[in-house]
Amino acid sequence: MGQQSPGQELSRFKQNRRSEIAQAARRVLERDGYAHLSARKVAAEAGLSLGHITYNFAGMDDVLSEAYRLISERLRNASDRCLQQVDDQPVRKFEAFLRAGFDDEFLDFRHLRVRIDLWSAACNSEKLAETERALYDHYRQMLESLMRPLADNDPAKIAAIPALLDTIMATQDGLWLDWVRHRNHDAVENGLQMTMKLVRTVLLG
Amino acid sequence: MGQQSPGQELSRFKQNRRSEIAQAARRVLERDGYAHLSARKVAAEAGLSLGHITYNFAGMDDVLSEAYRLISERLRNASDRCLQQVDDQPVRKFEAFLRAGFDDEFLDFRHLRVRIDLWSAACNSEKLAETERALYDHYRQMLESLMRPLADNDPAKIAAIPALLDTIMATQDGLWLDWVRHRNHDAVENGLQMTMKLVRTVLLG
DNA sequence: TGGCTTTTGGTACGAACGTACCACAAATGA
DNA sequence: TCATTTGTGGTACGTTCGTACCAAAAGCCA
Repeated sequence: MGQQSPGQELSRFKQNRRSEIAQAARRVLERDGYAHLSARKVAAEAGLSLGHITYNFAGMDDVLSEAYRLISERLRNASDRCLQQVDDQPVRKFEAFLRAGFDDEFLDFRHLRVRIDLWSAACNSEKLAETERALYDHYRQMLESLMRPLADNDPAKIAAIPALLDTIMATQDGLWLDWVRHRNHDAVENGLQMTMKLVRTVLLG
Repeated sequence: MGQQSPGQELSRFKQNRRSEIAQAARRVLERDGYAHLSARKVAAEAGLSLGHITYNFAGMDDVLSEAYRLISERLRNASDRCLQQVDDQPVRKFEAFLRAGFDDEFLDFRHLRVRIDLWSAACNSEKLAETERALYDHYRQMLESLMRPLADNDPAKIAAIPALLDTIMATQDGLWLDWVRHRNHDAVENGLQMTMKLVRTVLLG
């Protein structure tokens, strides 16, 4: 199908196909879960033949890695959008961001299963683990940027931020997991309120 | 290989084989992870032929379910043992139990991977989800039994216990996950200290 | 012992898997 | 136009999977 000028055009063509396939893999992950993903299913979802996967990817590990990288990117973009909302009170902005991760868009079984599957898959692939850590780091940095104004330049409070972040990040993951487990909005609400109470105690107390 | 008196003896024989196979499946889950478990591997681990699995179990789902049930039982027994330690101060007893879940025995990649795999597998099997919820409920009830003396019969504090449990359970799961992610003992320690701070604020403040 | 039921070891089957491979189509540069 | 590269569709191979199936062994009771 034709030569391309070296590098640029070639990679654009290939990149398009790679992206189509990775997007299809993402949809399969969301619809059927990691356990039921297969090369044939991804190809069918993309409307392409099986050959495209071998042609554009080193293997299914490569496809999975790209798909999860793409999912992470989408989640990060969604977080970025939440960050742009304005509020005069920093603590309200912080809480709004915290709660954004638990609105109806994110509190969806199919989306959360993708995350949980990623936790599990990361145990068997250092590459996926790296992707998952990058997602964690990004979200944590956003939380930190919203938390820092709350410390009010008090060195003692600033010093407490890392420990607070360790805890809140853990609680967030746990609340997502718990929602899949119990589908109980009250538990999520309780967790968020307790998280805010902890933040206020440590940083505003 | 012989008749048994109906019911009792039969089930004891069968139960032994079932148990052997389930234990072998547990070892495979701990050594290789859910993704690399197969009927042949379990049979080899048990030192039995493939026929025993079909003879004693309805299918691999059945084996998995029994294996995870067994794992849950072991975890619960370990928790029960921690509960039996004595301390004059209820808050210290509570903290000791909280920390017991993060001592060197539990903070092990292979054991934690089993938990994470279970979270993932539970998304695809209501039976496994039920097993996982039962494990959650048991641990939660133990936490509650240790938390109740801290409320000191204050109705307001007692009313806050469920929300506190929702939060702490989530944080615990999140800290286990985070240890697999970062292998950072400091983060775990920070999470535990913040958890205790929250408990003290709500119940002892 | 003879006649059963239960247990065991092993094989075989059909399905699904990843992916290697190939013939052909399409596009491009000379 | 033609040679070459790149993209495409599809097939086929080798593996592994769960599990059905079966013959032989082993235990038990009459």
